[in-house]
Amino acid sequence: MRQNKAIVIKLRSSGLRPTKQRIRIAEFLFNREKTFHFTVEKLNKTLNKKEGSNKISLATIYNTTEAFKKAGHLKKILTNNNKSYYDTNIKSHHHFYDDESNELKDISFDKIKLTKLPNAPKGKKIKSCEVIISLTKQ
Amino acid sequence: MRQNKAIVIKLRSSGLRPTKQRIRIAEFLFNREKTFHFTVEKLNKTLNKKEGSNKISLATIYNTTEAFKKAGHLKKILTNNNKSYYDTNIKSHHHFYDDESNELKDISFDKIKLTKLPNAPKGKKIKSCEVIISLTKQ
DNA sequence: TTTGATGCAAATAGTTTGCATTTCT
DNA sequence: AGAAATGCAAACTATTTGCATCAAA
Repeated sequence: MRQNKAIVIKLRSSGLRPTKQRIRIAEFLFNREKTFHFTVEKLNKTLNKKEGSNKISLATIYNTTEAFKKAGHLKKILTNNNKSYYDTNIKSHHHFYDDESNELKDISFDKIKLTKLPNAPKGKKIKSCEVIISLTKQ
Repeated sequence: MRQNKAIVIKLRSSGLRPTKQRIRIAEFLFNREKTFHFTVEKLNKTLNKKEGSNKISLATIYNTTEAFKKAGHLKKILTNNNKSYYDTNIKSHHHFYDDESNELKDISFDKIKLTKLPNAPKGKKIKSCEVIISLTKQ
């Protein structure tokens, strides 16, 4: 098992045992230039399509993505179509959402300016603030 | 069958036949002071808990909420928990979202000010723009 | 050697579909 | 009568769970 040092450290430092499966998933998700969006279904297909490699069970993929989310390595994306979308971009940013194709596209933080925000309801505090711009065809 | 004139007109003018079921659902959703949020599950339970009244089938409730949404009488709410949330408030507005309890709360439009927006990708135009403020406990 | 993770299959939750029946116009 | 809506059950999709096995510490 080839081990990616940085990935192992990333896992370990967030309290996640660096198992074979987690390492493979983390390498796939995080060792790349650009961040991206995915569904669990899609991730499962992609990871398990190569015949040679040992399959990672779907349950493990679900568990792992949730674990990564809890550890702050992934963000869950808000949608209205009853699937779990995750984002490897954990920095605060915004989205275009195409209602027809269900496609999401990042909007970088500085492309939108919010100059007025409400106070959080009492007992609560603001964790994050996300803008979703829905699109239709012109 | 008692018929609410305004509801019948509302349905008819949006191309929806005012059937018994649609009228009952529409009365329940729209004849009230304040707008509110609901899931189809919840709506089904509420409408069908009274023993006396004839049950409306779950499929019809799904069909009807989707029809109302297409007609512009409901908005689908963005979440990350794989259920369909609808909002009877169709005016442009924003939400607090409590990740722990999955609760949504309206933020009126004027409580948030957006002073900079990106251009829509080409071929698309902006349909709506929604801010979601996620909350955690303090 | 103990604790936590994985894998599988079965279970569940939410939603959609097909089709016969009923209701509106 | 004709078109559209309803109801039911079965199908489907996404996700979760239980439990035996396995791997990491």
